[in-house]
Amino acid sequence: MAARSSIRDVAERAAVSVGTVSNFLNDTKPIAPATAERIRAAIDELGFIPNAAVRVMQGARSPALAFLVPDLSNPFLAEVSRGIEDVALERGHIVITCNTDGDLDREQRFAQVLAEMRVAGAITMAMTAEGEPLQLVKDSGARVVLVGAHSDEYISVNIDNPLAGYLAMQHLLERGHRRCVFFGGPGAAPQIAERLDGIQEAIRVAGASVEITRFDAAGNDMASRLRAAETLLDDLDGATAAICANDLLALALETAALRRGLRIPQDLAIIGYDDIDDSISAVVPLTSVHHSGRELGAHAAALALGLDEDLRPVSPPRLVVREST
Amino acid sequence: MAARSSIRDVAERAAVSVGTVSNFLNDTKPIAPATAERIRAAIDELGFIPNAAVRVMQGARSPALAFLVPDLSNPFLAEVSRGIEDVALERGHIVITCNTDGDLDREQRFAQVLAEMRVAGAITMAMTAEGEPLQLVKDSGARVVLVGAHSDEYISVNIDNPLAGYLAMQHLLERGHRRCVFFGGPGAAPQIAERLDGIQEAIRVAGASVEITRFDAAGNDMASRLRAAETLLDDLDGATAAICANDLLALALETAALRRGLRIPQDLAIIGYDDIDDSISAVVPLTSVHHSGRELGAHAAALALGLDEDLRPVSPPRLVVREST
DNA sequence: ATGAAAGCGCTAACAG
DNA sequence: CTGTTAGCGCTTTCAT
Repeated sequence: MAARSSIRDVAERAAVSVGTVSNFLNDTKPIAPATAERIRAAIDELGFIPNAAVRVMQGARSPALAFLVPDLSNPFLAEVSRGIEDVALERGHIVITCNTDGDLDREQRFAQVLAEMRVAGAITMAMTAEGEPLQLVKDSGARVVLVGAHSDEYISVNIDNPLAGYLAMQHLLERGHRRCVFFGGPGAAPQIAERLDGIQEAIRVAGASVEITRFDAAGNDMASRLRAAETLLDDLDGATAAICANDLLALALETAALRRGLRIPQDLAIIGYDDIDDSISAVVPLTSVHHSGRELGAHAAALALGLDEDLRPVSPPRLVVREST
Repeated sequence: MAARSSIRDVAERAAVSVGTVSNFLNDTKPIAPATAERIRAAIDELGFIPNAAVRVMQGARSPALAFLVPDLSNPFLAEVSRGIEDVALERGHIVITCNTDGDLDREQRFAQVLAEMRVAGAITMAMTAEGEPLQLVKDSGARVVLVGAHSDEYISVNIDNPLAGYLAMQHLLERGHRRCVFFGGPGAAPQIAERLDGIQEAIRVAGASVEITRFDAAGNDMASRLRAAETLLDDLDGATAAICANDLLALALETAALRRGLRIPQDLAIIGYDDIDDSISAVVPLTSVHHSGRELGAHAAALALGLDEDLRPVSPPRLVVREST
């Protein structure tokens, strides 16, 4: 089993030259039916599996796409990853997922391996995007795509964050809320800033006067989110609505509120972001700003594979109103 | 950028032979400090990045480990994947995640690419494990590891499923439950069967007489789970406790129950399986049978990388009692 | 339609 | 300690 057979073995067994086998394998030149049949048989009998590394060695890119994320345990990112995988597999590529944990050193080590592997492309949501690690991968010849961040150096796909913020705030305004909290988490600072802009814009347009206080969870785990939610609830200070940076935070907040006996949305309205699958399973189904992670991922993958053409823009975020507002 | 430089360019620029550069790169033979310095400089100036594909072509395995899962959006599987990644990265390997969706054809296509890439190993939870696709990867020379399934043909890591079932049932028995439902989902049939055995065993040992009815969700998404939970609740037929095949199902059931105004655990006790992070954020925190996905993954990865030695058994499942029972 | 042969970038065995 | 060189498995001209 360990002793793999090579194209030469196949050639011998089929009594043809290696060149012919190669042409058969890659469908590069027409092959006489009889010859093809013999080759096919030889491959079969030998259990021959072509070695993709050779092509890569000769200058081609590896059939791999890298996805660098802070943490795939975020369901939204998992969705993005599925989107990437969908178009990758379609083109015979596979996806290498790298959880950086936001750790520069970890990212560096990943980058090194990816560069040496000559991955075809790298997609990242890492906020350290501008740093050295990615540059290494790019220097290796990979197409680097940034998701959710702008950059002059790299291709990028973006969500309309200001619009997302705008939609959320507009909705809250319509419901009469005038004192809100923004519940954030670690990371994603640029995106959050953009959304905050959209929120302010909505307030301006409505000619309203709204106060937004901000709370942040410290960690990327449920315990941290729950803890932060408790503090938020303790210091509510008259706020009647909460805009959350993602559904995970919103879910934590809802749970904390429900446990205290608050009624949602009467006592506190909650609006999330991402519209992950879980948001419908909250006891009070979550209102959320939807945007398709799958689509975003697919788009990024297309870019990373150089399929720039016929690429329609990612659909804009939209509000999904459920019962938490 | 696209014109990568080769080891020969480095050798020339450093005025040494390629062999010496190779020895420097791989630390295979001692190099004079002065020479090393020149090589280092040359590499730097040229932006040389070694091509890992060459090693693979020469018979070595690719620095990649494949993880084939039905669907990584399951948080527990995401954890397993993190465990795999932890030990992989430590050894300079990266992880290729393949969401099979339980689709044989998809799995086949993944397998083909993985085999041609000569991945070092493949870890799978796919239930189609015994089928052709995996065999292909194995034939390519990869070490194949099965997680959560027994097999003569492949190495495997297992959770003590009977014990897990036993623990859950024993706990319910102590709480006085005599009529229970088992809430399952698609896939994982063998594991569920084993747990059912453990459940029966607990009943036998306690000398009790318990009736277990079974319900299954149809899909792997929250909507399906919720729908199944509703049916389950409609046909409760006197059952006072539910054992769920995983926490996602348990969470869905809890939500459905809470929405109907049922009290948990007074009206219905719920016990989950996996102890995912979300289980603490349920309105009524979930009692669950805990087992570390991360540890399981790490174990599997060690096996897949041939680090068989010093491998202690995976820690047994344990009951984490919270408020849902 | 098929064959022969020159590499691709690098490692490893051998010489010096 | 350093240089030379023969491949590794395959693609790709260039012939035939």
